Amino acid sequence: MSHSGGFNEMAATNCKDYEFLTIEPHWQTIWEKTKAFRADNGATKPKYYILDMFPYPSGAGLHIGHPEGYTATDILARFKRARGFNVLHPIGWDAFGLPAEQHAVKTGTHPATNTQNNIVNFRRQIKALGFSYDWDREVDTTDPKYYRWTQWIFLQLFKKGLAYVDERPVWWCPELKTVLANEEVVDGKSEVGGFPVERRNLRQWVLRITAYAEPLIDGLKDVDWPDSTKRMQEAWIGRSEGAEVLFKLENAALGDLKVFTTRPDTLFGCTYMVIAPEHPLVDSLTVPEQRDAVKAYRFKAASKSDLERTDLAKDKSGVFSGSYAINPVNGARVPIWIADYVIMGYGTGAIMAVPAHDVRDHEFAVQFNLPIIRVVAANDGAEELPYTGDGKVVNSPGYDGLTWPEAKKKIIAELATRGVGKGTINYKLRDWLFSRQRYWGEPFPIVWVSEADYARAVAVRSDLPAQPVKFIENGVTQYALPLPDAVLPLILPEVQSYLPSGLGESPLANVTEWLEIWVNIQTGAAVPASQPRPAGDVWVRARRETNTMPQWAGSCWYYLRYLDPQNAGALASPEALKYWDVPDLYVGGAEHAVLHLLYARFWHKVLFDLGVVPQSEPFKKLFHQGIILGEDGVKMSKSRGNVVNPDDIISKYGADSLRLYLMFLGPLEAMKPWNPQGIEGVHRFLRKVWRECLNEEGAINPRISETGALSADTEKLFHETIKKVTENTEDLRFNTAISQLMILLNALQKEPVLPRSVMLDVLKLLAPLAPHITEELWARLGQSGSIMAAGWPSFDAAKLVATTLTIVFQVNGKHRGDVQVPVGITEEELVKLAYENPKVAPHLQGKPLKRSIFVKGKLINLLV
RNA sequence: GCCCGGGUGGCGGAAUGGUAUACGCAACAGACUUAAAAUCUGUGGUUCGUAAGGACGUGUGGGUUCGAGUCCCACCCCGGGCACCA
Repeated sequence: MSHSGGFNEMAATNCKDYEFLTIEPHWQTIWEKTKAFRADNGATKPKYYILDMFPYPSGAGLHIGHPEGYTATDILARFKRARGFNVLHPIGWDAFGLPAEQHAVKTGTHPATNTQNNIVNFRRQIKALGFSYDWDREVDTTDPKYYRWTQWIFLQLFKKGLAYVDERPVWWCPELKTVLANEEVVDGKSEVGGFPVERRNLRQWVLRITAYAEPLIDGLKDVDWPDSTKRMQEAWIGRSEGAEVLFKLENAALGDLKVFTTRPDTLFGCTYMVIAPEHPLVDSLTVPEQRDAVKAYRFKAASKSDLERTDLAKDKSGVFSGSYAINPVNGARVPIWIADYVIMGYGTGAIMAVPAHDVRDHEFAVQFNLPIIRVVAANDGAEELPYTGDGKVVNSPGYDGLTWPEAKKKIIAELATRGVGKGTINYKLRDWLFSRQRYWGEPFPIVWVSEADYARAVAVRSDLPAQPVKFIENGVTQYALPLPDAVLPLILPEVQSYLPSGLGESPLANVTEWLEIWVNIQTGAAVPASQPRPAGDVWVRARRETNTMPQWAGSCWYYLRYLDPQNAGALASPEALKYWDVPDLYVGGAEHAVLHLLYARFWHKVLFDLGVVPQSEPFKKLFHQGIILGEDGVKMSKSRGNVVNPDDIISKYGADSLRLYLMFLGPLEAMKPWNPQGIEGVHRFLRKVWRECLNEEGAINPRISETGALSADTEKLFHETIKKVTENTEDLRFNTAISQLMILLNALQKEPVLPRSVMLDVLKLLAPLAPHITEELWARLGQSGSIMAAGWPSFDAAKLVATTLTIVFQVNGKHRGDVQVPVGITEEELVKLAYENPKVAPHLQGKPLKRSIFVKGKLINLLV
């Protein structure tokens, strides 16, 4: 039995009216039964892969923002299918994460239970919208069959030396009893819950994303993304070119002070230096008489939270160390200050200050009365300082007269020759803090062993990193031993309590039987340490890693799993990776412009370098849908009570109306308010479509004819509509596609006879936007099979050419009238017509015609 | 402060440098109806004028152009991102 044969047996409903509550579930069931949206990995048709950002299945259910983006991609998926593509359009669940864990803490039920309930609800809501997902490819990041490969990718990063542990100050939230990433801290408070946070040192897993800073910038050149998003990623990576310069310290025993500067050309203007309060040389550079002042300043700086530090950003503070350094270009004696406007985490934690040409240095110099020397002259001779614009170098013997970029190049070369400096590139990008002290995340497939046991593992394992990852705890060095790929997935164990240990470790630290083990260093097999040690040298004592991975981990590679979701031997087969390639279009919110999209690109590039994936960038083309605001023009939120629930809209107007309205609201990328009355308009439009096809009894509209023809004007409009809807759909400009269809319907309504073929084409044009009603009407007009299999209408270019057109008369650029003329009319004839036109002629009376401008097919402008 | 995006009727918005306000909502008037709903028809920037018609109109002020919502310059306002990164 053929695929479409099965479909033919499926009948339409027998509704007399547009009863969407009957029609929509009816067709959804048929689609589901026939697996109408299955993507075929073996197809010979051209492929099209269209990807949504998969949702976090929250307890609140689908937010109206989800169906906005999802409707857009669904329309495109259906459009591409109609145009003959093998379309991959999948969905899944980004289901690990903090809210489920907090719910578990509150209720004591397993986060998996709550998560599964939420998924059931999300799935129901998404199906009610008629989205054409291939449900055989659904993924769930919390499924061990899925996170097995998340863990596997982590192991590849680990083996490549891209994962390490480090004790570092991290945000600690006493309320949540957990560590938060920088991006989860907003204005000194936790993003979730809004609780205060503080700094604390903890052992953390960190991914070396900085090793990929350069490729992550370079790759942006090759992708079709919104410019603003590219710029945001560039700014986040923050590449800056400059030089490291060594300043000899006056106290030669202390050696050199290394600074990073982007403007080595201004070295002659350096009048003081600044080191960060955390700089290792602070103590040795502080002279005895300054000791108390420096100590006090350091204490103050350390106790400031980042919030205070940025709040006080306007006021510069600092203290003199009492020591001096020697400027390598002119031997000048330069005082060294300590100030918190220099941060330890960037560059070398020390700067040369050039107050004449740096705004912050200038502010500081004015405040502390330090000298200011101009070394770049403004092109326009302006005297004002600080000056950061272009110009020629002055007061710099050997470089005067050069533009500053020239001087920069020359001075870097000179410093390098003398061995006191070199060109360098710095990035703002920090390594990625990759661990959380939480339960509801992927466990790390890592155990900690002693130095001696690790040495034994080195002898029998070939998959260990070149440099061991180790960590000193209570004076003992622990070594991170990866579990072999073969024992994955490492299943998240059951716990008694979902509360964090409260000491910075996750609830996993309380599961002793799981935590403390004998491990086989060769196979990764484990038995609880409470049991006797199995026989053989390969069994060693180990403690499991208790951190779990952040929510980003699962979302970093899900678009690859869709290609081959059941594969038990690889994250996806090489054939699937090659056939589907990367998504042709990725649609999601701009709030992921930096983090998710940067992290996923990083993993993809690592997988590319490992030969796992065949291309170096994961997302060729990216589009951000805008935010839908509440009726009141403010962002929707529960507390404001302006949230729109898709379920309510569907039960009142139907999914087709909701889809159409979401797309008709305005440009997809725009932020726009919800208008409850606006949906009436598109709903009326759908009812009008229904009435043009079927009469009140539900039988075919008697005006529909096999042989009749449209009037010439409507015929032309019909072909224009095909053209416009096709182009607009391709460009994701659905609002104008819909208005064009409305214009066509208004015209068809006035036609005495409706050719059947025209009505069928209209349904085809509308089908991606409103799939249920068009399936129903397609069947009711006597067509067999799904409208989705019926192809896409094409327009007749000859029909677009009018025989007469309207030419506008302008006199001196002002609109004065218009005239219907045949297509081939000449300029002379039009000028003549203008003088005869009762509306135009008065404006031409008594004034000689100086010139006329004729825009073919549009207008003629007469200058008098 | 820096980097983006945007300001068009009562509202959402449309407009390859060429008739500004398409399409939809809301409003008003009319038709159908015992009535209502539904549906259909029509009106609709401001201002002067009985009208025909004129003047002015896309945040503000300049400019380029035969012609500017659209291009250029300056400014104002709104939204987003970054924020002592040397």
